[in-house]
Amino acid sequence: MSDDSLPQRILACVESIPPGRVMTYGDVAEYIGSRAPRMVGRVLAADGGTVPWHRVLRADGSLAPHLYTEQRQRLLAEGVRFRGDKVELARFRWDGQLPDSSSAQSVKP
DNA sequence: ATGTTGACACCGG
DNA sequence: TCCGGTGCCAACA
Repeated sequence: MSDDSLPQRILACVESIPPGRVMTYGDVAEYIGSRAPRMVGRVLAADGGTVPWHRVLRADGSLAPHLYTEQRQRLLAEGVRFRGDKVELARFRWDGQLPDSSSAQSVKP
């Protein structure tokens, strides 16, 4: 199939992120085998409306300036915790594998 | 073909 | 801990 395009893989990866979990641009880029985290944002800006783009954020847990308000709102609705203006990546960062309760704390308020 | 931009990441002070 | 500058890759004019 022709879904091996970079944009398509990015969308597939972001779409595979379960609710309550977040992924950084760099992780998504690395997941698809690309070295351009900026490319991820560009694709989301193009067809992000078809994927849970709000589950993608920066490596330091902060959100983009223009998306901060809306993205924060959506993440809070998903159950993601915030530490000031940044997300607790240590607990909600999804590496592409199912969270193991033997090593990760999963979602525990 | 070249230069500039960008929903970023990493390092140093 | 926070702030600034630099580097990487791909797309766009």
